[in-house]
Amino acid sequence: MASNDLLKGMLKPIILKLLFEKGPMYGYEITQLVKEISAGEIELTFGALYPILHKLEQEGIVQTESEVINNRNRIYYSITPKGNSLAQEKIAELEEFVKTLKIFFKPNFGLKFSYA
Amino acid sequence: MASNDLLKGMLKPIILKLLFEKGPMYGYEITQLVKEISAGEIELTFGALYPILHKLEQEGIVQTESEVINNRNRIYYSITPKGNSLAQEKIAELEEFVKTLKIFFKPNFGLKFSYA
DNA sequence: CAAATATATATAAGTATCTTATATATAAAC
DNA sequence: GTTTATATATAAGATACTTATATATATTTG
Repeated sequence: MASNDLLKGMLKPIILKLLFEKGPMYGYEITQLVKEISAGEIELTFGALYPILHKLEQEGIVQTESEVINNRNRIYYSITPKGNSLAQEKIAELEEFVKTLKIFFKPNFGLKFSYA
Repeated sequence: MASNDLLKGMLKPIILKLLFEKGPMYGYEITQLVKEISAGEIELTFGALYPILHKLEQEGIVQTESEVINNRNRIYYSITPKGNSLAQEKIAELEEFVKTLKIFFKPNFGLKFSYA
């Protein structure tokens, strides 16, 4: 599994990306999908997930809709119209950042001249 | 510039990667090279850099060699034989993590079936 | 049928990492 | 002569996670 430290700051944009692409999801579903997509590399714990979702809701970036399924409560989260542009921004930032990280693994760091 | 939150946990493996590829470097040099490689996207501040270097030294992963150049002190850091395998491990972890992150930007998250 | 596992949300205490601010000092550029 | 670049250092503060704990139902396994 990925070193936990590497996850810091990634979880929020990852969650926003999932909600953005797939529409309404509930918390447990999000953890499972992250695990599946990352082939077990990323484990999104509940202790991390719910505080993030609650904060996003407080900020008006996501909204909730409760539903009782099989006697269990589910809380679906979806991106609000207001939160849409901010979500896209965060997602773009993450994508850009991943591109930047990749440069560090290119020969000579993608630089034209050697500084060795 | 990249959102600061995204950097958390990345700085240590990035520093190790630079030392591993380029050999001995001094702190200021590291900050400049990170800025150049990332085209200004990643700014490694001194407040982050030096505590990381000092901790790596304490752990025996890097070693130092002082040199006075132009009346200014330079402290060169390099990976110790003992720290070599651990450095490679951390670097491989980061590279693997970047690959995992990329999956989140593939169509349907690289999954064969749609769960929408 | 009992126990374990899966489903589902929630919060609080603790850790670690980084940001920001501050300090010191020399050299070069304008 | 003032600003910018070079060079290292540390302390206070913010924050994002991890770990632990709590609650409750449904399903599977033995």
